[in-house]
Amino acid sequence: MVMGWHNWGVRILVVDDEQRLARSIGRGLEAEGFDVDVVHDGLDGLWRAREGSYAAIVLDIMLPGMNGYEVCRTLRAEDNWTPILLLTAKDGEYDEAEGFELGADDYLRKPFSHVVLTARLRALARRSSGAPALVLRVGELALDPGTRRCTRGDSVVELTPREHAVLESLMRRAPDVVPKQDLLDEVWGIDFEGDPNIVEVYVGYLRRKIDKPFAVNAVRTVRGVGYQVVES
Amino acid sequence: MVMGWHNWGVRILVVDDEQRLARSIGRGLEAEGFDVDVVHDGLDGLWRAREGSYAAIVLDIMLPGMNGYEVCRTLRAEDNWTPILLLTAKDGEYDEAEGFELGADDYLRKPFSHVVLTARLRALARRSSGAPALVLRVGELALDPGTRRCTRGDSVVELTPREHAVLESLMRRAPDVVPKQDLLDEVWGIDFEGDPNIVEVYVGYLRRKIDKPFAVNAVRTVRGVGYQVVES
DNA sequence: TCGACAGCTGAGAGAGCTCTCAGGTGTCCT
DNA sequence: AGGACACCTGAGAGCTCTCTCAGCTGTCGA
Repeated sequence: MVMGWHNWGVRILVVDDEQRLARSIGRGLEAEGFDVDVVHDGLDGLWRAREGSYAAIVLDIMLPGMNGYEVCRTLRAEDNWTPILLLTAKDGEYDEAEGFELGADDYLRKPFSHVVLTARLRALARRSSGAPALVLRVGELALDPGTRRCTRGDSVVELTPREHAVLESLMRRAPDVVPKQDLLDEVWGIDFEGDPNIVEVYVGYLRRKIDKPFAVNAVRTVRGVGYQVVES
Repeated sequence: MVMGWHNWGVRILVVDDEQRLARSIGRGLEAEGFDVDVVHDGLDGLWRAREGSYAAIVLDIMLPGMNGYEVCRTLRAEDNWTPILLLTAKDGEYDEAEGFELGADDYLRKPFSHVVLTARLRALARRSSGAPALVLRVGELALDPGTRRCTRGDSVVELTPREHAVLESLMRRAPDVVPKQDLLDEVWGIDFEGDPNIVEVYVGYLRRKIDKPFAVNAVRTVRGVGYQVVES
């Protein structure tokens, strides 16, 4: 499925005091093969970061103890250049521009999709570790999350960003069945409030593009659970 | 203007037999600070590539001598993993999916915008050299081509992809004046056939976002020539 | 001062993407 | 067999982005 790639031994620090979100991020990154440490307090985060062996840090702005800006500024002042991905609230209570000046490498506005977070984080972690890009493969299906390119056999399949995110979620876990709720969480974010039917709609779009033109179906429905991508 | 960044000594090989296009690519990459070698024949390209000191290779599919696929496949078979960016014609005479399987790291469909090419190429070259990402700065304006984020002073400015490309072209050459035709070539591609007035339209959009809300203008018109970004 | 031309901008068409909704289809259990 | 429920899908609304066009404004030179 995943070729020439491993994240084992790559450590990520997550600093976020929203328990549910932090757990969700942690679980997702562990599923990616990262070693994840989660702390809920700014000062804890700073101490951990100083230990120094993280490939990247996911840092919320709003934190008890010491806020994300200060953690970021302090680390940079100490000449610690571990890549930092800042999480900012959309209400703009804190100033997004500031993070830019403080030495954050990337930032993400809440609420964000899990797929986007891991994509950005992989890019950051790769930058510091120099590991090669990866291509997801399941049978004759191939998906390159970096260049956002998808092929089935000899055909190139054009995907919209949403379609790509859904397929990526499915392929990362193949051949496992991915529950519908997980897709919703990972692609639309844990606080999506629309019609969950959107998952079915997007699976439908995907099938039109990667199944309809071919003899064998790659996307299977597992009734009452979710979907899976199978070898074809 | 550009901080903590240099591409000097980073060599790029361009293999393309369309003279005009190859020259345009070469000029653009040299303006970026890359050392560029251009050859127009597949076999030449292969020999050059074997010399081995390139950070990345831009490789057209359609070539006299030996086509791009074969060059790519041969290099990989020889265990040469220099990052390759394939250029494919949009008419699909050659199969895009094939490049994927042959070990190309990225590919771009013609006609492409110069800004997109250099962005992808920088990503590839950085991957192999491990250099840090860069942020363009002119006065209080900052633009991160990697994360596509723009700020002026303390404000975050949301840009569409086209707007970003225009601003990036301007900022990369700041404080020089960028001729209107250069913007057209770099952002819309050398074979854009629409109304050149599009440049004025997009500069207008940019000004609405990065000048109107502020006291001092960052984008200046140089009548009869083009535009420039100045310190503000 | 006035004409010519460069540049500016508002209006709007067209395309693509996302999401909602409602009605249809299929499956499973009793 | 029939009902309940999961899933599928076509239609279409709303939005953003891109680009065209036409008319306006400002500038420069004669």
